[in-house]
Amino acid sequence: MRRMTARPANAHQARLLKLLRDGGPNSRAQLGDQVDLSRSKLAVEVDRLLETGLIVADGLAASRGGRRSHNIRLAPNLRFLGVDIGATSVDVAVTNAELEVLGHLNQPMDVREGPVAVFEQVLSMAAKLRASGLAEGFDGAGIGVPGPVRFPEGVPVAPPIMPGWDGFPVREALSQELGCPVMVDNDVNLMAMGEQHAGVARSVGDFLCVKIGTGIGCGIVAGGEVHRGVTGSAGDIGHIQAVPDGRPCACGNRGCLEAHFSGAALARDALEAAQQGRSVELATRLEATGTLTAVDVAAAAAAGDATSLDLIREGGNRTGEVIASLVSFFNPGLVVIGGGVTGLGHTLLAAIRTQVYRQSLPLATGNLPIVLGELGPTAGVIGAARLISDHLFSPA
Amino acid sequence: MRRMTARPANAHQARLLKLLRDGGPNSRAQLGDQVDLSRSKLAVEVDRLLETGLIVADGLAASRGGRRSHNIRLAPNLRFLGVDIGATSVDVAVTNAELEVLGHLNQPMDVREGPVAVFEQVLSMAAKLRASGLAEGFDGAGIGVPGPVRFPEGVPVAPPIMPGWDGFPVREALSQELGCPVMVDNDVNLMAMGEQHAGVARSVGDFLCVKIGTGIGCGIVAGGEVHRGVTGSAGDIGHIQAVPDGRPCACGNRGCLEAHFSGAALARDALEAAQQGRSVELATRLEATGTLTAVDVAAAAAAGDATSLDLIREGGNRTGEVIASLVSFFNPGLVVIGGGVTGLGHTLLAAIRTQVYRQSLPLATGNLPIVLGELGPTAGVIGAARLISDHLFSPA
DNA sequence: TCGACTTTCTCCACTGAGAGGACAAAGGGG
DNA sequence: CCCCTTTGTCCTCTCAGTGGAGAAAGTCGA
Repeated sequence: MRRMTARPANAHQARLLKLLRDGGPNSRAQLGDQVDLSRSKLAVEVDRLLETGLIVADGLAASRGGRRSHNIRLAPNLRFLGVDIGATSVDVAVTNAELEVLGHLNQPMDVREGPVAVFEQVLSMAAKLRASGLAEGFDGAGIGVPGPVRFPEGVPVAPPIMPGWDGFPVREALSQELGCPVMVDNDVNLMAMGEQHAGVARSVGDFLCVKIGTGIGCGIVAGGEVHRGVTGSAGDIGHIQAVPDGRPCACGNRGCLEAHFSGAALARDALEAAQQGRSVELATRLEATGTLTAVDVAAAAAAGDATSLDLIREGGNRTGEVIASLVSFFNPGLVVIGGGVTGLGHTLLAAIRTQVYRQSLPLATGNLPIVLGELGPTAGVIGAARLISDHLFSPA
Repeated sequence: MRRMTARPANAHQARLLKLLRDGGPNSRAQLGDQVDLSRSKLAVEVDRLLETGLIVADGLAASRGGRRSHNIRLAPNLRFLGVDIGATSVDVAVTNAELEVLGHLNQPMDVREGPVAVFEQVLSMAAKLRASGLAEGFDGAGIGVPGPVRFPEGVPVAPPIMPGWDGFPVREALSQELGCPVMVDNDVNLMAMGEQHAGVARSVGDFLCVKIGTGIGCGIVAGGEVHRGVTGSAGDIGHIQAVPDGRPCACGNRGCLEAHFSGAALARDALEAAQQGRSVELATRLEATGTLTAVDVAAAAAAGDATSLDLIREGGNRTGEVIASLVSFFNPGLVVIGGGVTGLGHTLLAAIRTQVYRQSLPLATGNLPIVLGELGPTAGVIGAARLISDHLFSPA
């Protein structure tokens, strides 16, 4: 079937669409309160949007003591696809135009298998969501990949953990396959946009969003806009030196943050501790499953295992030191911690907070909340949907 | 006398004023090529600006084979005052509307004497410039101070090296004294704006400007705009930890970058080296003047003194390590090194470059120039003039 | 020296965005 | 049942902005 073909014709219409997306259904009068347009002009633009089918009028709103108002909302059949490709798993979700998640699938996956295999999987997951009746088709899709992206073209560049993706025309290829507009961005940026749209960072203009998963990265939002840097690698903090002459890192240097703390590093350290007999708890888990992951460390820590707690605290300290530098440099209004390791919870958060509050200047930390992300695994897919909706809800 | 009372009435006029500021005199036709307005509309706006006196038509331009064009330029009697307050000296300059420096004074000063004493000196310097016939009055002034500023109000906040300035209403007070609009910002931000306007950073949208003087700070330009952070302390990198458990710093922590490299730290280390007999060159200079500064170290290094060269290299390495982190994080298109220690020249630059190119990811450094500022001590005052002109050349 | 051509600038009529007021529609409350 | 409030519609007026015609002022070649 044919999907959303229209785009807002001007900035007013774009503004109205975004208000309806972020604020839900509204009457004309309520919209008028927010846009600083005369009622007549507003009526004209709303009528035009109604003609395009991007919005619909459905029923009367409750009266507040006067003429009853007609409710205006975004077309209820609009559907966005949000895809969050991680290193070891992929999230695919369908949202409506208000970016509410209607259906969400998660599957294990190995990003190193390359774009063709991964997108085959993504497309089959999208088909499954469609088959379940959640969507007749998609009006747009946002894709997050775990590496730098040349944003305007939607192409990954020199991604360290995903060889084979370098230069692959993700945007073009998926747009073809899905038959709808596609935007591509770094997964960390999408997480930041997700938390900004529907999570802890609502109404914060300058914040950092640190995602600790298999690797470690940082979404940067300045003045409400994502900062991507000149080559799309901004926020790539995994290879900042955290420990002088520290552990060797895959990048060739020593002491990189990622080599000392990340999902992968934590698993490696846990394995070492188990094999050296420093933790009965971890050794038991290793025997049971044959392998250890960050989840095992989290569980062991929750069970009171001192070695696991030490590992988390140690990693949190290293991460906190780096974040302290970034806080001094960037002076954000909020720091969000997210990603797979948020399961490590408050032990991790406490260690990070300690370092930041100790090392950064009081002026920068005085009013600085450091919190866990609110959306968990949906942050990425909501951010992806937000990315494409921002694009589609802008004048063509 | 009455000065510039008019402001542009709309965005078109603001655009035209900035074009004339940055591109110099232009004919109507040349302006038309740059603004995407119809000739008629352009003529209307130019006429209105002529009426306000903000621009003047002076004479005919050289013919290019057709009707001769009238040259349009910003009013030649417009004058901006640029003030750059450092820790130990102050720069005051007069510029015309094109931000060309017409006169420039530099005097030693101690910022710790407090705002009242400092501004007395600044005002007398401004009066001297006026008396020399360079200006009949000032249409606006930009002020740079060596510490964080609450930008909208133009008030320093919690400045570590300038007690007594905290909360002093710089903008309001100076506006009163000078009788013209005033804008206040951190000195490092102004240096960045200066290099952006007339120096190495022309036409670069995302760059960092590291100023190493008595202290050390970093101007951040993202998307062409200065990023100041939520409390105005963005770029305050002097207290990022450069050396774990390193030298004690005035801020209470250990190992801060500023404690290991800055004008003050360099002077301290040089004194130590001289007293311990590690450098004959420095000891001689110490005896001659009774004190050592960064300038002495620069001179000794230029004369081949190994100890001085080591000090510079060591400091450059520490600074480079920190900058490497910031480059990974921010992914700028250019890094500018400026401030008092640029006299240390290529020894310093080489050390910084080595660290950055070694530690940051190839994608971030691949096309990254790291250069010395081009404007030296005028960067700050040009940036200050640019700050106020940006303000005055915007719709009221 | 005289057209032919180019460039720059001005004038004028036309379009469309947007504001603001009058008014109609639809409710609540005394 | 009348008066007030709220919401939505309609109509007119203003002004920003476009585009074309043409005047003004030059260059260049014959």
